[in-house]
Amino acid sequence: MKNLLSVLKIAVPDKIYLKDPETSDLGKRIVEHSILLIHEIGFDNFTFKKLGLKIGSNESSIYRYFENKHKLLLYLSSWYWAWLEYQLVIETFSISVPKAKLEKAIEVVTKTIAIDSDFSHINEVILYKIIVNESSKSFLTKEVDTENKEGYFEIYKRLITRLEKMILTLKPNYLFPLSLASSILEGGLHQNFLNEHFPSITNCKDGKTTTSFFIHLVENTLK
Amino acid sequence: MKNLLSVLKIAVPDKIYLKDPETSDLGKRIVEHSILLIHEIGFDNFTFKKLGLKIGSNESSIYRYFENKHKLLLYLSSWYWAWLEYQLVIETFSISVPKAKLEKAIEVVTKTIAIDSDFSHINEVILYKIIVNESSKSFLTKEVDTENKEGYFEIYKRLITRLEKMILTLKPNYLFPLSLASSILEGGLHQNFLNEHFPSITNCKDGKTTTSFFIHLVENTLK
DNA sequence: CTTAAGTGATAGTATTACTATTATATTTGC
DNA sequence: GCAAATATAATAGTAATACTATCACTTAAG
Repeated sequence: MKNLLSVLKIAVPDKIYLKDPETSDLGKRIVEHSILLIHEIGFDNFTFKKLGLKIGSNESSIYRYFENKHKLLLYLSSWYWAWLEYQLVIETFSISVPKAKLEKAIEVVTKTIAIDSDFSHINEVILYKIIVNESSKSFLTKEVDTENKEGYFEIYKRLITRLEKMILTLKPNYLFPLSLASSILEGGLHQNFLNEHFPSITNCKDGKTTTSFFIHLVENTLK
Repeated sequence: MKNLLSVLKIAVPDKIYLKDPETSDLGKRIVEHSILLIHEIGFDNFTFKKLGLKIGSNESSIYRYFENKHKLLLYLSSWYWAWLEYQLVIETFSISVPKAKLEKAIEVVTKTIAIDSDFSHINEVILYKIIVNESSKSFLTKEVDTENKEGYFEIYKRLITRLEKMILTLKPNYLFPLSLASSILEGGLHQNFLNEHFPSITNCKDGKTTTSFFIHLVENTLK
């Protein structure tokens, strides 16, 4: 998997950025350190000025890559979803039994990312934490509908339809495959958020994983 | 229900505000119109200055009620959860059959609020839309842990433990009652968000309600 | 060797998110 | 009915944010 990724590039909708950060050293440093800085101080307190300071570069240079910090968050989110889609496809590709396939898929999309695959400048463990704590802000805006039309959420939606297909393969007459898929994806993030900040209202802790919660949930729902 | 609420007051943790907005005409106008203005321009674009302009009052006067707009959002969220808890208790109180009780509870917490109960200056239909579109921002912050310790999320957590109890009554040996409860509550909001902004990844539309999705999900999970 | 592209430095603007002060209006207690 | 306390309004001011614009410098490509 590592080897395969070294010849592939995670593709993010190109309207999200002004200049592709993958095409230069500065661009990569912007992405790499924005992840670290957002994790450190939170997205709300994050500014391009602070990032510039951190990477020893100028605020104005960062603006040449991303219009604003919201676009940067969209970039990071899209990158994560594309990366996750890749994991999903690879890990479920060879499984033909529908139930086992869906089970593996649930595992891939709900597990806590704890190991950095280390194939790029992007630290996936830290990025995952940003996704858990900040990614909702990428669509909880007044501009969500126009941005959706611009295609900024395509990868996320494609990931959900991939799950939908697996659900329908297992139970073709199920009425809510999309809702179940979106619940698994967002619900997985949310349970991991609760585990970190509100442990009193989740059972996904102490050996009982978010994955096992959702596998049990989905299997009974589709029985 | 209307009559009962006219003698009751929705209780919000008093650390959230500097001065209880319920105790004055200006306070009520702040709350009433903040809901309308946040709905109109979105929480991110909302400022106390704009609100002051809208209610013909001064920015500095609003600061005497709430430290900042984040605290105001916490207030609105808490108010909504308290209101919903009240609905939940009233509507399920007289039901003794565990399954029917839980079903009613799911209905109460997942349905789209479309009728303003009209017992106060607060428009619940618009407030519900704010909860769907903005409430996550009340806990997706770097300060969530300290604010949690301050008790700002007590009502929300209590609501979830109420659902948990109903789940456990129906199936005492179920391993994930809290996670299921929190998934119903947040998931319900999320499906209604998708219905509004990303209809291509939800089935909760065209007569198929969010409520029916969750009732089916929960009943099969607890079977 | 010239040009274009990328980056850095500096300056400037409008807005935000407040704080402080003072003035005025209203309510309440005696 | 008046003084005192309280609530609100008006104004000013500050530091930070979220940019935009301009110009200088470096480097890489033709």
